[in-house]
Amino acid sequence: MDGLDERKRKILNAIIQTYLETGEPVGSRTLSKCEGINLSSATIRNEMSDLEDLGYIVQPHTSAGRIPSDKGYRLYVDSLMKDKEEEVSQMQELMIQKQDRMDHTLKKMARMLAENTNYAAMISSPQAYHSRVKFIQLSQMDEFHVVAVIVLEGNVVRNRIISVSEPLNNEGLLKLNILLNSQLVGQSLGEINLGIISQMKTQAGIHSTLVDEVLDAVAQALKAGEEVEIYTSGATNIFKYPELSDRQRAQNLIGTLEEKNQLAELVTKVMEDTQETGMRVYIGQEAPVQSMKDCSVVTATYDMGNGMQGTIGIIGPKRMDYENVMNNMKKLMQQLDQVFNNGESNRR
Amino acid sequence: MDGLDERKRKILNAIIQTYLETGEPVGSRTLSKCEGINLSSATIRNEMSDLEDLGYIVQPHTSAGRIPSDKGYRLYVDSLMKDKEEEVSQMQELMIQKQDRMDHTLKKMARMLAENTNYAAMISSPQAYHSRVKFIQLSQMDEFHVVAVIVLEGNVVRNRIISVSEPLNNEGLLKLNILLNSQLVGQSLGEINLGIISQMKTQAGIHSTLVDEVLDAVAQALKAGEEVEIYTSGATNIFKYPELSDRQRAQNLIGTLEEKNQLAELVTKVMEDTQETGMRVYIGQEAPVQSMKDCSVVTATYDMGNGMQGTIGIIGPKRMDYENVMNNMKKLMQQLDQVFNNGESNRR
DNA sequence: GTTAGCACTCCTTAAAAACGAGTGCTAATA
DNA sequence: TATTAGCACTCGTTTTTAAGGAGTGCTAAC
Repeated sequence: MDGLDERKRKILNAIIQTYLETGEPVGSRTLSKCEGINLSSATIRNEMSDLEDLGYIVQPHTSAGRIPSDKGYRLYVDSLMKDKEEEVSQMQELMIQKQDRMDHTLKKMARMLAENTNYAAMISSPQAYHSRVKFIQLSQMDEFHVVAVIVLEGNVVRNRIISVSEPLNNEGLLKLNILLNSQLVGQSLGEINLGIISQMKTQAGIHSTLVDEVLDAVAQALKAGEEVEIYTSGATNIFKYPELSDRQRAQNLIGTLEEKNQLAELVTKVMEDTQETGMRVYIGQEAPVQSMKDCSVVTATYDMGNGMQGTIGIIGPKRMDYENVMNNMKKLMQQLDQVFNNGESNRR
Repeated sequence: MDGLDERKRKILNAIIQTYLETGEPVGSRTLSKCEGINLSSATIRNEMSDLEDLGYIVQPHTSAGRIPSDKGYRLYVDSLMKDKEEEVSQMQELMIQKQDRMDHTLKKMARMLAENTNYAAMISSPQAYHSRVKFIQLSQMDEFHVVAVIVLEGNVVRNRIISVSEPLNNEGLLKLNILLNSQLVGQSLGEINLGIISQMKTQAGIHSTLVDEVLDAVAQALKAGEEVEIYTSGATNIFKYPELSDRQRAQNLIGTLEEKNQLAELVTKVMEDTQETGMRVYIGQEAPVQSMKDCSVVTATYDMGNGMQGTIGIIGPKRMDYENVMNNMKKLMQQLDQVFNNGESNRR
């Protein structure tokens, strides 16, 4: 299947495992002392030489041990790694306290993930693009201001203050409310477009600038707030891995984690890459963001069941403890389901 | 006034200025070549020796030049520094685009500040504690959910979905709305307490659990959302200053900047320290946060004029370009005034 | 009071040496 | 034919040593 016999596999596996632990290039003698491998260092040297030719491992310099190449890690993640079912305790309890402010929950999740894994964690707020409108209400605040409140599936609330150029009477307000609700409730944000809006303008009858103002503002409120919000935690964990924490790299990485815009791109790409709810591992060059070329990124897409989905990511060294990370993620997604799929959740 | 004659002042000033630029301990010979100082290195050595005795400068080790002590910086900031009026361009333009989402504005401001100064910047969202209620509206969303919208001065909007155990009829809703508005409009958040709430419960007449539920939820919504939101930018700028960027220090500092909770403390302390709208400089040990003991922190409190105030901060090395920083801040505060004090601003 | 001169300290940098981990190859062995 | 022991060689890392230099404090002369 990939040109490797049983023994090569075993050795490659041992190399990667050892490297994950130590972060040092691993040599033949070390391997010969591994349990499960009863070969002399010389034999192993030969095999390693082969593995290097095949591109699974590389030598940082002559007379150093070998470290896994991106291709090596890839094989490891895809087939060598066996998924231990393990307890990811703790999370449960923390998540159980019903959070009614989503940003808190997300922030907390990121922190937990970072603490559990010792890598940097990020989590994006769910995008409401596919979410449907549940309820809309305009109310007169004072003579020249109307406040629009829009509730989406999942009890996400959007609001906007609309300045109007002339006072709106009670009747007009009522009419607009009815119109908005009858037309928009049940539609997903993605489906609401300028067409629908202008159609509504026509239906409103009296084609006044007033109505236009209000409808435009509502449309805008629906479209706005679509930016991803991203929470990160544990950025400083990367200092724990010497291969990432030289000045240059650390600066880049932490920079991307702090200024969230690149992460937003990452999220978008991941969403595209991931067919359904599932995990994905980007190793080294595969990473969709330049500054992570020396890292591995593990991502998962979560779905809140009401059309809102977001992304979780772990950023760490290539020699990341993939098993643990993926277990943590799996567990987290389960918790997420539980927390959000019952009880109110008020967006931020 | 502080035991320094004119010449000592001049020398101290020169030492600090030079050190700000170079980051290297400065020696007597270097100073003797400074313009404005026409003394031999030997004389200067004597003066420096005096300055060291007085505690304004210190020697990192024998046979190194001198660097300013915290006390030295303090004198510099308080009296030696003359404030050049300088153009802090660019900001203006960026700020002018009317932002209707405050978090964006704040984030952008932080970034601008970080870019302009080359230090780390933070900015806290305004606290509405002193802000008054302008308008409250409850609306029936569906049989078992009511949504409460509260507008505060400065057009900050809060909302909350309230689950009710039994349907609320139209009349009841109207009554509650009138009650809420008549009782709470004009009050500042700080003034609204349990007393007022229970008084309202009595006034509501029919003392039903339903009314209690709703009023409690409203009260909660008013109190909630009081947490500071803090935006940071340019954390990685600290890598530009060797004295801050050894592994240990960098990790600590960036950690505090990422996990915002310590910054929140900082903000609180600053608010207490600062009498009115103004700037404050914390040098080294003076800093209210442990991880900043090797830094200087310049803060300013801004006031949006409607009872909402927040804090801006710059975190950098002790040899920070105080003049530039303080100028930037001053300018920024002016911009802030302009942006927020006309035009709608919708909280996040 | 100011300055030149000199000895001394101690950090920094460079160069040299010692070290050691690991390889590749060869020849012996099962 | 596959495995292993042995050895020479490479190359990065660490340690040692030496050289260099910046800066001070002190003394004595101006």
